[in-house]
Amino acid sequence: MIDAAGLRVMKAIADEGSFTAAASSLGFTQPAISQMVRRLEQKTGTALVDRMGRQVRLTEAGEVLARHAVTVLSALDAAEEEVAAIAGLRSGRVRLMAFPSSSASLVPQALALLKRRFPEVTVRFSEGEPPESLAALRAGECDLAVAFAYEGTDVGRGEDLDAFVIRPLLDDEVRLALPVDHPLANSDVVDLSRAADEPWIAGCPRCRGHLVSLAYRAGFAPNVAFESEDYVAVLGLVRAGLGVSLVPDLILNSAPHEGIETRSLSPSSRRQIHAVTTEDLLRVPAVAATMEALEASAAAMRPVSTLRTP
Amino acid sequence: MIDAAGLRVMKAIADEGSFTAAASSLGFTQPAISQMVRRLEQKTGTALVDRMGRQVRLTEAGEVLARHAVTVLSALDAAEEEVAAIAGLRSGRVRLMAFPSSSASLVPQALALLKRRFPEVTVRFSEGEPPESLAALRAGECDLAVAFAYEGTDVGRGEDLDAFVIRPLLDDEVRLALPVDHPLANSDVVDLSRAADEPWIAGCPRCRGHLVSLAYRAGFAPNVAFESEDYVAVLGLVRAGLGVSLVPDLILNSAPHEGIETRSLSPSSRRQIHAVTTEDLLRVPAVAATMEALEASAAAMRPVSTLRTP
DNA sequence: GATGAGTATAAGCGGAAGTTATCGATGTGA
DNA sequence: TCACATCGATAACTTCCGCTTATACTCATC
Repeated sequence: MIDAAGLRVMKAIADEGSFTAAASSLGFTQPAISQMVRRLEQKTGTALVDRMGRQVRLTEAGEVLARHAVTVLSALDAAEEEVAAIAGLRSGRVRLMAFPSSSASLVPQALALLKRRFPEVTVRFSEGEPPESLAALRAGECDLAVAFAYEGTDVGRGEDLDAFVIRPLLDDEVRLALPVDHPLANSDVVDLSRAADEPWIAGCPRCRGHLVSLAYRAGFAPNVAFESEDYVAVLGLVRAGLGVSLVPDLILNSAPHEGIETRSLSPSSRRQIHAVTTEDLLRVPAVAATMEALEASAAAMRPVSTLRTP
Repeated sequence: MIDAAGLRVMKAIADEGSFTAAASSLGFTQPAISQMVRRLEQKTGTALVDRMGRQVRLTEAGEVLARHAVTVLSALDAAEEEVAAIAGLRSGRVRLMAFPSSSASLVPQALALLKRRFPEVTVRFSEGEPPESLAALRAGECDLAVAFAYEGTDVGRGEDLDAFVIRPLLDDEVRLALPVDHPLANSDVVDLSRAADEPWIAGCPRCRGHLVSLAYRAGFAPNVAFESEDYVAVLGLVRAGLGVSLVPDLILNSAPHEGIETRSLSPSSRRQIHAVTTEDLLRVPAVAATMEALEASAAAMRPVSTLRTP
């Protein structure tokens, strides 16, 4: 019923002492104030000002409104300022979810960049493989997901990707990891079928699926001797000579890999790393800034013009 | 910039979980909410809701607004309720100023009546002779004045009475007060000139002025032996035989006057008692109620059809 | 009594904000 | 799997609130 504008007017009258002064202090004309007060008076059902000749004075009810005006207006200001801080990147929180093997290099770099640019933006980071992270995004539990998709597949299987904004970040080569002394290590590019009889070490479920699919196309079914979600463990197993593995190049930039050789595959295989969010969330400045930081970090990491836009 | 309506909408969305539900809870249609949110978003410069498919969720900035909405809206409600209490006579304060000789009878009765009708209305009462009370009214220091004017004069001399609302309350006969054994006490009506040689006891300055003026018209200049603003003292002096006095009838209803006789004057003299306020203040319910209580008490006090409307 | 300062009122206008109608997208249930 | 129900977005229209301009009126002051 009664609104902030009315309170603002009453307060201006109380402060300035006349309708005319109140009007100019609010950037209105005098009749506007006159009408506003009249409207307020008939809404509240009592006189708010006492017009004694040419000087106006607030009545008790008028004083009440002027007094409450301070509370209401300052609460409004506080709300406005808080939102303005979020809009102006002087505040804000981003919930980021990334798959584990990105946490070591791409994400830390991006977050460092973001922190440098917008120190006040806080990021809550959690790890999650693409299916989980997209589900979290859909459920409103995170704002931005870093996910990957093997060449020829989609980021999320069975998800409607139309609802998401998907930005390519990196094009990550999948390489064959071998112990240093492995016989296959003597050629630069290894045909996958030559490793048909090797024991295999698989990564995460999707990575295992990718291996199986590649092997199928190369004409064999891989003998998966071990599997681990942790690429450090995978590389350890390879180093120990317990098998070979398919490892994204990005891993090798961050995990220690002495005692391990990697070779390009033929046919080559790649995975695309994407940042995923929604159209609305991209309009949240902190989310957009994080997205940009991810894109900038990715651009700095990859060799020039390696990225294939899907 | 941002107003209470916007906050109310954000809060409704937060509470109801959808635009449609928020709309019906606020009594609007769904497009109204849709547009409202869009306006808010372009005013604040950030996304406030995340439209994931057909479910909407608030963003951080949206949550901020919904959170502040509680503060702002409850402050607005508080203001409204406080004013409504004043308008509904469940609260309110009246500053009443009355001349001393009315304080004993008319005013107490009126205030008792007011208290009976509206127990929550508080009255701050102070005494003041007409010139002061009108000045206080003009200065905004009181809301309602009980003043008197001797027949043929105005309530305030030199004041512009147009600014005031003046309501007649009582028509008070001015009587001659004598010691019981005074020779003039043997006739019902006393011609003022017969008291020309008496020593006089005068009341307040205006009353003394009235005495002088009446005496002048009766052909003598009164010998004022004593004067006192306190009518109890005046009556005491009369009782002690130190002189005679002109005393309004109203006084005799409230002050003890054993040992004193009063007689009507010829030519008769009266004073009018009025309640004075401003047009605006009369629209303040508590002031109007006090005014009515005064009028009701006055009506109860006077003999039927004694009041002369000026 | 003229002037200046202040408020009230009338008339008019613009735009803000609501409504209806409709579309597109998204789950849901037969 | 297709139809249906639900929800949000959009467009077009309309209404009416609230501001401005213009003017009258009141009241102090010189």
